[in-house]
Amino acid sequence: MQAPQDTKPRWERRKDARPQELLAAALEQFVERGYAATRLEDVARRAGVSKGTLYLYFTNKEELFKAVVRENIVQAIGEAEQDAAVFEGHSGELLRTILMAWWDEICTTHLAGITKLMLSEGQNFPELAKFYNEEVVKRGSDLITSVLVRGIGRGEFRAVDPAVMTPVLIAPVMMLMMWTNSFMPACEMPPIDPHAFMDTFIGTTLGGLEAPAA
Amino acid sequence: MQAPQDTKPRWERRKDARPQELLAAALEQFVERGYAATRLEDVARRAGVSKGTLYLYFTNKEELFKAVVRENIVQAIGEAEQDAAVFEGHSGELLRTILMAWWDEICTTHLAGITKLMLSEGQNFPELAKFYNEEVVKRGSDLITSVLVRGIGRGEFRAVDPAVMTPVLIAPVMMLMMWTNSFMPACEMPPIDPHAFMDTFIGTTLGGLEAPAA
Amino acid sequence: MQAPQDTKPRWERRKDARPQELLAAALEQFVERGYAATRLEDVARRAGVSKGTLYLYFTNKEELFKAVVRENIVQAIGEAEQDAAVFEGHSGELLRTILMAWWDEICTTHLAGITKLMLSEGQNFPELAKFYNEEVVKRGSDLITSVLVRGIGRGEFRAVDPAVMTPVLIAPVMMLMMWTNSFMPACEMPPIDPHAFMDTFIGTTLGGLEAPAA
Amino acid sequence: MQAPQDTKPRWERRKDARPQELLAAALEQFVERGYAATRLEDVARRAGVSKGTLYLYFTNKEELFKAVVRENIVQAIGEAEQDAAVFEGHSGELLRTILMAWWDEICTTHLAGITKLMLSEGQNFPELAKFYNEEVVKRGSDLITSVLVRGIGRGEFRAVDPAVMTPVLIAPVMMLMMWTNSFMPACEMPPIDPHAFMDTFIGTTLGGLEAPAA
DNA sequence: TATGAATGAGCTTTCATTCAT
DNA sequence: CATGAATGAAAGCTCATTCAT
Repeated sequence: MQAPQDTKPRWERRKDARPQELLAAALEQFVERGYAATRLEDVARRAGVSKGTLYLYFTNKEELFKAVVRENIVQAIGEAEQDAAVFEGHSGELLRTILMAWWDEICTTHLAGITKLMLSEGQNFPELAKFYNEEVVKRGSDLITSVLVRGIGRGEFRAVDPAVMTPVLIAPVMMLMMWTNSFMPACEMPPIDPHAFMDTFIGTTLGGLEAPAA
Repeated sequence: MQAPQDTKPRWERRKDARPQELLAAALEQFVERGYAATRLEDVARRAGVSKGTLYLYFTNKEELFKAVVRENIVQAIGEAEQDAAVFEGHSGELLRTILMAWWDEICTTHLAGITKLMLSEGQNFPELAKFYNEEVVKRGSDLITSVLVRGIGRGEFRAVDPAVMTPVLIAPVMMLMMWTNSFMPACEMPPIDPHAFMDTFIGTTLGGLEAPAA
Repeated sequence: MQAPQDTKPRWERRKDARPQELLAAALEQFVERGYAATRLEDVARRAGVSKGTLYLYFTNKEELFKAVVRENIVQAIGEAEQDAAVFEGHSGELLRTILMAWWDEICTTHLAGITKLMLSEGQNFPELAKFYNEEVVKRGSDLITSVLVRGIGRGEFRAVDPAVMTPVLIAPVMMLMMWTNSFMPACEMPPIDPHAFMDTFIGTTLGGLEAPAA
Repeated sequence: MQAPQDTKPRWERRKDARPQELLAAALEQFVERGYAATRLEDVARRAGVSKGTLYLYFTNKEELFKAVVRENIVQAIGEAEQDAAVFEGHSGELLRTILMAWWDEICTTHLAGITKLMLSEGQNFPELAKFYNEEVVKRGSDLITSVLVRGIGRGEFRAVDPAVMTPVLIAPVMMLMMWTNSFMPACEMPPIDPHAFMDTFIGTTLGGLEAPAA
């Protein structure tokens, strides 16, 4: 019994794969050079296609960038939302899972560079900033908030104000992202052990959150 | 009783002030838009002069940027170096003074934006990165290191390795700078009280540094 | 009976011809206006393309100029070098051939204007002057010198000093080039019959060069 | 017996001398760099004045150039015209005198560079070319022609056509001017001994011109 | 008169975007 | 689908010219 899941001829599979290759090339280039400094010609060369081909798949530079974000970060948030929706255990465990997944899937990959990029250049591209806020920042925050509400509702967390608590949970991870992705050449940043950092951070925070045993 | 100290004609006073006005305008524009995205025409308009006028005072965009850094950050470091050289008290007090001055003079002003800018765009402008590292990062680090060495030599600090300790002292301030200066419009960053942060940070660190009372 | 030798689509043929068209337009413009006064926009318009198109084929103005020189003068010198290398007859005949080819291929065409241009503006563009001296002046002189050496070695020429004789051979042709190409509008230069001039010059010089019949 | 002709106070004399200093500086700069490439700022610096001062004396760059030509070349032609008008000897002697003065006063000085400049850049500045042709080329030619007419009328020259003979007399001197003033850096032009050249040229030409002794 | 700061048109060069093939 | 030649708006920089002092 072979694996029949991909019955398309090879060239059609390639056709389907093309956008992914373009997005991967774009991601790398955006992260390396920033949004404004990224030339579409470089993205194209990196993907091994011509400049014009990019425009077959993406309306313009801005849409290309949005697609990169959607295909990666937004999708990851979507999965986290799914996971959270069906999760049945303790809210603390859910929170730990979400934060760790965030770290593993975003922060340790090129995608962290996108966050840095939005922080750096967001002001110059309001349309992108708006998009990023709505699709990433807001959805991510809402997810965290919803877990807090769930935990409080189930008596697993103390009755903190979720609107205040959410940024407290987000901030350290963002800092860690910046830290591991922002460096000038030769600018010796002190090394941070990300795993230790995340462990400590999550442990401490959850400890502070948990409702006292009745 | 008039104040006759400025006997120059109004026109000449303006001429002397011109470079400062240009630098101020440039600083604001660079911080708002970043290095690459700053158009010299906008700097000029902001200063109320024409594009060509900028070139009377600065050779090119790069030199304009360097001048902004020199006139502000480098100068502040120089003053800190002076202060440190003549300081006679406890090294812990000196360290607190330097870090607090750093905060007050750089982090709370537009100048923090320059640091953010170098972190964001440094890779795209190697010449600027080199300049910044030499004139700011290295000199700043050396200053901190020298205070550590002084403290250890005088028995005021434990015998830590200054090369390791220096980035530990620098990192949190830089993070705070990024934090307070990096925001996308409408991106609700969790609020941080900078004074509380600095107090806590300095207090904790100095506590850990100080040599145990004999 | 069709002519199938060019099977490329019209569009591709155009692409291949493009650089030549640009070089031709550039040559005319450079000769008409000089190097500094030539605006790339005019070159482009003359070639029927836009400004940006030039940059698809040539890195910048300087390289465009070098390409014009290479494609025309340097190439002609190369051919003369080839001819000289395989020539088997009397050195006087070779010299006559080279000088006449110089006249026919350079002096009677727009290319003479390039020489005038280098004489006029060379001092203002040291990089171009260096290039021209190495690729044209030196190679051309060396070619003449080598023929002299050949002739002396074969006993066909008297034992003159080739280093002295070479400029004596070059000078009159350059003068003639200047003469026929340097005119202000309405500045009535006395007419010179170039063929008579070249004939007389070559005849006289060869007469003076030839070794006395043993 | 003192020389009372200059009774002005020193500063007023300076005031009168100012235009001459400016013209001298302009001449040097024009000759060194060409017309288009000459920046008025450099002329001013060379004369030790400010850029604005130039505009007190000359309407614009073009008028400055014209003034340089007028003050030097045109004036020399005027003097030659004067001399010719009162000359009483043999026309051949007059011709020799004029040509030699041309050489001594123009060709051996910076002024020869002006001729080269007009030949090189004249096409780009039609207004200047027109001026130069009317004030220099035409007047100079007319002077030579008038001497020929005089000589023929007095039976001292053969009955040549003056319109044909004039350029024959002018051409070699212009060539010599170009030759001694046009050089690319490091471009080894064959040396020409100008005095020998002029002697030979004048001698030969006069020999050919003189009417046979009856 | 003399100054030199200021101007702005004009040039080279870059790059997102289009479109004929 | 894919190409890559072509476009043209925009940005950095220069310099003849003006003008307040």
